[in-house]
Amino acid sequence: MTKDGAGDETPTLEQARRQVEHYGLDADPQAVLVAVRLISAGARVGRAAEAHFARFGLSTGRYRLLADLEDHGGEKSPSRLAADLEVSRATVTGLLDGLEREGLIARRPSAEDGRGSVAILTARGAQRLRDMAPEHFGRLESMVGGLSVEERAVFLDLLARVVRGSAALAAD
Amino acid sequence: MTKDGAGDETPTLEQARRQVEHYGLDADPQAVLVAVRLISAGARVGRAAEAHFARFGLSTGRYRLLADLEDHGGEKSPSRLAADLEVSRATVTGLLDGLEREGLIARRPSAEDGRGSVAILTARGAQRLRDMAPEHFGRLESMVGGLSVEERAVFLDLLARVVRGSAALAAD
DNA sequence: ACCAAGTAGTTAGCTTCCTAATTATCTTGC
DNA sequence: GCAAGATAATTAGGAAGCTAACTACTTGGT
Repeated sequence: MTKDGAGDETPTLEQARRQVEHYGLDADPQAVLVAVRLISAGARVGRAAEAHFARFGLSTGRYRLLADLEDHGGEKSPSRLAADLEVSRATVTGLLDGLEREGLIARRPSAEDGRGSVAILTARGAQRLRDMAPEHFGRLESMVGGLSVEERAVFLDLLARVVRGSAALAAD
Repeated sequence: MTKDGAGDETPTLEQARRQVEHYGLDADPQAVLVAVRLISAGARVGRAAEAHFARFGLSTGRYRLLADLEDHGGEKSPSRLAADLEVSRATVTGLLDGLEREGLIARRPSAEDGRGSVAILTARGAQRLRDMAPEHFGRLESMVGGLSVEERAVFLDLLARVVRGSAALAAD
């Protein structure tokens, strides 16, 4: 069951082995393969998500912002959004620009801080989330539908650990 | 051992549960969480990889192209590169432009096909790969170093199945 | 042999994200 | 109480990916 069987998986164990050998390194080809596949999978899933959100006139970033806003009561400062979504403040500015243009959020100056502002989910923004919910969650569910409940738990755990490890890629 | 313990995982099970409830849907919050975390993890890993390759003056796409070229004997047509790397031909044109500007690849018209051309790994390109190999593979290894050999095999299997499932996101 | 349709590569224009620099405001330390 | 430094948001500019449209060549049907 754990047999490979795929056939079209982009980087193969063979390629990984060949590369490691080629440079005379003692790295574990399996570990390298996992890392490379993960990077590749990240890009593919990201693109699939982008296409998914595009069906609703949103991007991954815009949807995440909208959903985060609603989950937080409909109001949040751009800085907090940036921190919570783990993107830069400049990116949040861009996402808000697009969402504001479509009337899904509104900006209001902050009452407490003269420098700051607050992003507010509009009725139209909330409606958009409501409209897409059934299909959105349905598709998300079918995305992982091939995994059993236990497998999902395992995957969640492994994924978290690998994401933590990915910090090592960029770190120093 | 499978305990959460993370604390900073971006979307939580609570959030997923709240959202599903909020819309009165019967989706499984755990499945939704897995999907959402995967999308989020994909973006994070992608950015980490981008930062990693930037240390060597490359991007993820450029590195993948260079590595694929070397693995294939140093010569390949842009179309095949696009197919093998799973990006569009236009993207390959852009990657080749950048790599050619830095002298890491060269372009030559195809002998067999008057429309086609061939990308060739230059000595300098091969050298670049050689220079970065020890650190590159070392970092890749440490990225998944938190996983045992068995866990890596499981992860590889689950990852492949979930990537296949991600097609369902965009499909239809 | 020739015209139609397909394919290779590029170009143009879009989006997302980034970093760095700018402007305005807040907060501290003296 | 005011100058110096931090912080909020924006702007400007860059890279990677996409699709669609264009050019040049090849191939296949009649």
